[in-house]
Amino acid sequence: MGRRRTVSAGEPLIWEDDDSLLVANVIEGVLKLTTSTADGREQIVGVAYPSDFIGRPFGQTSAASVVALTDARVCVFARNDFDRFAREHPELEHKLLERTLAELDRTRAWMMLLGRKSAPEKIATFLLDMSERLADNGCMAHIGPARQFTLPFSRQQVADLLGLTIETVSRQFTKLKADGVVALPGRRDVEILDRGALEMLAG
Amino acid sequence: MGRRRTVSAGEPLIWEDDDSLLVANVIEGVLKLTTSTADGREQIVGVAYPSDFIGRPFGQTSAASVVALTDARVCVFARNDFDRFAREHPELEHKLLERTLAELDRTRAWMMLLGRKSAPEKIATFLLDMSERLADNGCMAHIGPARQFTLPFSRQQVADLLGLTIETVSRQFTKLKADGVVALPGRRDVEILDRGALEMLAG
DNA sequence: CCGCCAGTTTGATTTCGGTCAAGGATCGGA
DNA sequence: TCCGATCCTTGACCGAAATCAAACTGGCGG
Repeated sequence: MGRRRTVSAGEPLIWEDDDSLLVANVIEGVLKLTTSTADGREQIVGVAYPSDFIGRPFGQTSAASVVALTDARVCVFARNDFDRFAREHPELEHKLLERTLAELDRTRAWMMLLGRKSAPEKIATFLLDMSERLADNGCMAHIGPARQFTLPFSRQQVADLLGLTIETVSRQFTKLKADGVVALPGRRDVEILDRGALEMLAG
Repeated sequence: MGRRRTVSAGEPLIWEDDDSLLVANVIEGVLKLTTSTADGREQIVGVAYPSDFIGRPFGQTSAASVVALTDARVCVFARNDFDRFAREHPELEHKLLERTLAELDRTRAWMMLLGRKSAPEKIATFLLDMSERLADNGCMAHIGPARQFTLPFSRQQVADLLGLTIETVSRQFTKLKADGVVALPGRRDVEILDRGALEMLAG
């Protein structure tokens, strides 16, 4: 029923305010959900990782664009078919409800960050969040947060996620490196040297 | 199965990080959902109006506190009972799913406001949002957004909703009044004089 | 290997909104 | 009606982050 599809980095899958024609499951890769103002400001309102659900069932339009951050593989369904199928399969709807409730919790925690945290707090919170989300929970029981990882975001995208400018993000990264809290071996690589300090900073 | 209960203005119904022991439906009144930092900063992450659902089914803890903004009547259920009942009634779960998806959409739109909008844009967006939410959709087919209404929020609460300080909120209100965009007949009363101007300002 | 180009860093300056500090209005209760 | 408490407004000033601008870095194609 679902069709597999690859989306390469930077390629859109769903457009904001479009008719919601499809929903999908992420198999591999990372995608961003964004909303934009008329004058081009962008805010990332969600990030979808493998096993995450994307799209807007039971609604006419999708409130956010979905764009791949890395090359990704997804399993796509026509929304109509999915809606019908879901209504006939309470177990599926239950799973979807649980996921949606969890996503709402995460989104609300992010609102706190956007509305009330300072730039250093935002960056620290972001790095700790990434360290957990990108933990290699592959085969075995997961081993806790990752000490080093590769961000699926450019500096501009980090800015769009945190409600900052790219310059402020860059400066905060530089500061953390100078203070020995993190090492930055590559543009997108992060190694956490002092998790305690990060947790302090995150507030 | 559910027990009716009244909550007076300012009284809490659910505490952040508490075990999620109950869920509820709002019958009358308005309540706020908030998260706070250790050092006391507060962000309102949601507002519940009559017919809205509150609480966190299928989860161990609730991510937000719930406090009544006005005197309110709610219908309360023990979370355990509700969870069990819901799983046996797919129609209920479906309704809940639709509501949760809609709430997630609204929350994401608010993230855009928190992360990317200026103080004047935030205030204008807020007033337009209130004008729609508080529209007297009583008996007849609803007549569109309200031209005048009474806010269920104090100035501090507006600040907590928009990620601003009370002083900034006050100054923006004063400016809108001075520019003839709104009239402010009472502390919490708003009359929209120039909706077009507000829509411009909202961006 | 070189040069180009997008992405990033760094610096100088500005500005918006926060902070601190008084006043003023409004409401409820005696 | 007067008092007091709470909420709100206003003003002066400050500072964090935005803006503007310029250099730097590192991949990639030629």
